[in-house]
Amino acid sequence: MIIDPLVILGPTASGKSDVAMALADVHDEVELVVVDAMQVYRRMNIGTAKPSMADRSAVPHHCLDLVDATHDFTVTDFAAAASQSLLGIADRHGRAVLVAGTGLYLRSITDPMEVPGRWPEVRADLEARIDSEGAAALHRQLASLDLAAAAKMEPSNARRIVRALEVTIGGGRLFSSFGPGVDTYPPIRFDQFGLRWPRPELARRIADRVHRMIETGLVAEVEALAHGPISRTARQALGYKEMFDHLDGRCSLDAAIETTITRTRQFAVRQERWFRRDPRIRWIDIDNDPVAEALPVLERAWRNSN
RNA sequence: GGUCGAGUAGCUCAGUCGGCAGAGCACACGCCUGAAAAGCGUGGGGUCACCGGAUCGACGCCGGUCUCGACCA
Repeated sequence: MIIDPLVILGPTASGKSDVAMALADVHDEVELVVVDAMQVYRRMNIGTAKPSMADRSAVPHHCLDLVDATHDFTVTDFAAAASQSLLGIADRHGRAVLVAGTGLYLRSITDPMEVPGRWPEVRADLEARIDSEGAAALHRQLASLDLAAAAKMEPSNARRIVRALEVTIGGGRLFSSFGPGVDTYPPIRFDQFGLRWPRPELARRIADRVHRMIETGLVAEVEALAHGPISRTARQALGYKEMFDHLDGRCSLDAAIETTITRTRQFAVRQERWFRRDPRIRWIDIDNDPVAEALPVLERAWRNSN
């Protein structure tokens, strides 16, 4: 029999990894599936707050270090890797616990989506037109081809408009015909728990963590990456792009640190906003100790589902 | 003590000739199916340091007070 996976989610620095490790301590069959868009890259460890090798040898971790930082990585790649991991865990009669910070990646597992293909030559043409005609013109074209898709995005959101047109023109099938979209939340067999902090407290934890990353060698890690090529998707990781700016002489180290903290805080809010739309998530309010406060709730859910 | 400069949104600062108080960032809220730690949108915020004066009308002009900075002594 397959036991429903448990999901522990929350913004960055909310302590979800600690909670997951604590749960795994109690239950030997737990295997963790990390749902994180940046921890998939090798050679990016400190800045992504990747679990330590000690934790990884104590408890099986999946979906870490999937590609080198020179490679692009997308939702589709993640969905494929994660579903393989889940199948493997089921075969071993383990129990999957998803530790999730990237909302879209999590949805690709909980609500498997049909992601349309890619048409690079169509896209290149559209991107050229964005520069010459502007996003609004392409939005009008999208509205004439696929009104439902156009209605879902701002006329100024060039990136999403290009993507929708790429699919509709290149694939010959309306972008909006690929599933209901991310704002539909049907019943699922995943038990989702969210860690929720008061904003000021989480902000403090984020600042502390960034400073700790610097103390444990983030600058050297980024310097090593900067020696070679790095993919478009990997280079935009928080803490890295700011350090690249510093290493290129565009800002002081202190400025890079402050920018990283601010942007990480904003990212955490964006994560909250994404997750709180999902009515299927049960929220655990944390105000001091994530493990002590969340573990009892998860233990109750664990017993009920067995 | 003297001279000069500054004081306007949480922060950094614009504000022309006296005529409805502005920007960027921050913050809040929302959207987004192959970049998602990415991308896009919305808007809540003001004792214009303080007191007085002239004026139909002052952030602006006049007088005074306070605070900060630079220089002089």
